Amino acid sequence: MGGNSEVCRAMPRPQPHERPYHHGDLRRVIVEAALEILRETQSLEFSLRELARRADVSHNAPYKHFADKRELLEAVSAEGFEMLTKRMANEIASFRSPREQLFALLRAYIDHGVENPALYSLMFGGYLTGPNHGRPAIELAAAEKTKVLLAGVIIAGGVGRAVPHTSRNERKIAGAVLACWSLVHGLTLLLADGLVGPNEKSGALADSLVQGLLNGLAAELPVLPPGTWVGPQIPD
Amino acid sequence: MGGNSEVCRAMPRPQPHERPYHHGDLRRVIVEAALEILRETQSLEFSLRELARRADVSHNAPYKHFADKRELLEAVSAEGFEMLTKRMANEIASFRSPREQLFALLRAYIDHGVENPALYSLMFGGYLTGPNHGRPAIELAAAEKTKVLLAGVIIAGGVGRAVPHTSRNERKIAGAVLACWSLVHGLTLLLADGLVGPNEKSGALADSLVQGLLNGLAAELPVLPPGTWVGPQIPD
DNA sequence: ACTGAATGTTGACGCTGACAACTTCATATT
DNA sequence: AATATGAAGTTGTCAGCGTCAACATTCAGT
Repeated sequence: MGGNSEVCRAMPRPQPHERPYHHGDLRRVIVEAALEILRETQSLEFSLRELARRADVSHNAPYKHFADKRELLEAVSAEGFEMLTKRMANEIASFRSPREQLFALLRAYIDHGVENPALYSLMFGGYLTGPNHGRPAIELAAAEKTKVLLAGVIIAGGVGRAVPHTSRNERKIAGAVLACWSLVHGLTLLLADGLVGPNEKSGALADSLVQGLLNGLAAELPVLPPGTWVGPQIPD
Repeated sequence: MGGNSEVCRAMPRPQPHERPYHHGDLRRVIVEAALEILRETQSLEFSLRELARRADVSHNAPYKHFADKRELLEAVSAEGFEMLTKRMANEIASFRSPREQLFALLRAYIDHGVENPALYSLMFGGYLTGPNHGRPAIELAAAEKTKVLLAGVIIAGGVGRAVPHTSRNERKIAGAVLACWSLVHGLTLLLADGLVGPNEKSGALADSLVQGLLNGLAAELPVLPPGTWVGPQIPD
């Protein structure tokens, strides 16, 4: 499945028998090689040197573009967020009603995770959020775009009808968005991890789950507590 | 926080100045050392050799108990599931009403993840579920216990009232349990990953989210499709 | 034409996971 | 009691890894 050399196709490469000393676009080629390995092996345990080999470059060339391995992985993760955002944006473009858009978007989200479990692990598995380093800037920026798109469609497609988007309702809306996101995120990971299914069709599964959640949000919106309210004193 | 030697306390060790040639309980000591490192560094990138050093043992001793590093990590993950199950069981023992038990259990689940993000990553982050290996047996066994406990309490505490536990309702119930689990799982990961909060109190957050979900489940239960039904043909 | 910054290369270092061969010791059988 | 057996721990070794330092090549601006 897929040859292991000839990765360098970003540059026309005028003379095939001798690569020019400078690669031209090594950074991107390396990130793409990483994505390729992730896709092929579904494992995060590849080496920087292997990437260099795939790019037909010395083992130290990547260090001119990434300070260390973590920074490379951050770039790959960011690329994953870009792919996810693009995919969701594409999906929702095919539908007109906000409701349909919402479901299409959530399905795209889940599919992205199920089809690329290793990449999804990298994005959300907490490899990169060590104790010292919070989420790196490059990743945060990419993740933020994803989040904004997600929130917008959720509000338009499911929550907006029940709760108009006024500033008074901000907490409620934030809670609803968080609930949706958590649900889909958790389901994606359970599916990607093989803890659920894959006997069930994930798309339909997601739809019905989100449907249930939206019903709940409409019935009685969760109120994000200002800090005091704690759960189970609900009439039993 | 915590000395780095004197780990060996499982065996009485008659002469403190000279360890007996055979350690006595090395396997457990190594797993505990791994948990300790995870807690201290919140990173999965520790070495087998470091564990051996902590256990005051040669760098190859662990190989008498684990075939390779992966098998060691599997054992650690399994231990994580045991801890989680124990913690949840403890929590629910403090409450009588199924509803209270449900919320207590979910809070325990979330807290476990938020307090030990690296361990939670190991358990659910897909490190161990490569392409070749599905979830290892030891981990599956431990995870299954967790799942059973979770499902039982969810059914008793939230779903049982709306949907009696008959065989006809099996799909509905499974869907409701999956929805709950996904929601809490996703929320836990978002919190552990720092993508949400921690400005909000996670316990209260979870309660309100689950509350919303349960309302939804009660209002109109999601029907897990037999394979055909696909989402968004809901009246818009 | 020259200089400096990017970019790519070579060589080295310590650490790691893993394997093989050896040592110690507890136990089971004779 | 003597001894064979094998589990548990040790030492030695190996290739591969991430990273650093020093050097080579090319491009861009003067």
